[in-house]
Amino acid sequence: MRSAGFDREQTLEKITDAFWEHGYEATSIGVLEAATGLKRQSLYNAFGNKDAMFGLAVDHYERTVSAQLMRHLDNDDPLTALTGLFNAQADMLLDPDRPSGCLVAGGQQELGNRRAALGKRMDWLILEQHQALLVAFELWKESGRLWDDADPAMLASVVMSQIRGASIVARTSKGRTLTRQATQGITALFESYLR
Amino acid sequence: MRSAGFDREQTLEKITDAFWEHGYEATSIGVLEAATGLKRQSLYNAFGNKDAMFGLAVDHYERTVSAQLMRHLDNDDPLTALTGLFNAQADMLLDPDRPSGCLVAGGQQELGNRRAALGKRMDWLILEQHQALLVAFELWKESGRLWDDADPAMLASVVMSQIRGASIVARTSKGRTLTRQATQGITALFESYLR
DNA sequence: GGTTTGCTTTACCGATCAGTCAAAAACGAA
DNA sequence: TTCGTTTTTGACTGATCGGTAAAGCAAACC
Repeated sequence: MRSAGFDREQTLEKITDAFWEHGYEATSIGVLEAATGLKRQSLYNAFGNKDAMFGLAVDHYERTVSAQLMRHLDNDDPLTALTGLFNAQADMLLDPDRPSGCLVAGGQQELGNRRAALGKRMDWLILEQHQALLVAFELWKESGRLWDDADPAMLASVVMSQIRGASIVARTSKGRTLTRQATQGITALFESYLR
Repeated sequence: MRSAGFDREQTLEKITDAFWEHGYEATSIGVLEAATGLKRQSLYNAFGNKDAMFGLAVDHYERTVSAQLMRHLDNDDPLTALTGLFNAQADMLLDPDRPSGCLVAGGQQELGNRRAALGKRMDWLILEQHQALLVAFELWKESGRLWDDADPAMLASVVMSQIRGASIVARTSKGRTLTRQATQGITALFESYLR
């Protein structure tokens, strides 16, 4: 036996960042070689083919990024929770040490219509996020923190849509300004709705 | 002289639909040949190279799709205008006769970070939309239809973000349901904000 | 220390990409 | 009909794609 000359988790993070930054198609194996410092065969040995690498990147993203954001929903107060969620996402999107935008939003846009296997995986992740939002709004409604006629499904969908939109806007040239403004805006709207 | 054997505008629409459906990279010249029924040399003769074709597609999209949506902002009443805008976008996104999602949102995500020329063109289109929203909110504020402390820039940004988000959500597996719900949701939020 | 195991390196494969060239075919004008 | 021009057609180029095969080599075990 001979042990691998690299740290798997660390390499996976570099792969994730590469896909995150450039998307699926534009991230060739050559790009991954440059990003990780490994040769192609080492990548194939360790992670399988390109589809598998992307799948592992999505998993890694979900564990390290998405889960962190969704944790804000645990708060009892809906406005605190949502404000925390939106601000945390904006912080993440505008962090200069990370790729811009969102791996899943980009992947969904790029692969949703034509790569069945990869598309399904991201669909599943997105529906999971939506489900978490739905449950949160239902709990808030049960505990009397929402109006009686509030529709949790509707509110969960608008939050979901806003989160996706911010991911796209953040990649625009004026992304930094616009993303912050959008975060303030959606917060203000929910403030008036929940008051 | 010999006249071309195809209708330029009609061909441009097919090119636009192809880029709209599959994105930039995944739309090879071969795909465009199949979509238009023309051979590659005819395409190059008529429209230049692939980048130029994409640029023309974005222009065509802006003329036929984006402009139609933005027309809703002309209404004096902000809630009527925004409800009309969001519903019209949902109708468009869910029209089975059109490609799903949004050409510009997809292009921005795919090309924003790495194709300077094409990215700039879409940046410009997006900023133009943002500017139209900003002007609309400023006019509504001047005519006393918004609160005195309302921030037009903030409101324009959140609408922009919502529109982009809906474009992404519409490409998801549950897109039809979620997009409608998101439209209802953002409408409800603005209702309570403007009331 | 020799052997074996498996990671690493290098070279290569067929397919596909955007873009080009030159011959062939079709049209308009004479 | 004939000529000239432009479109159309099909073959081709060099580059790059994802993926693979077979060496080369370093480490662990006996």
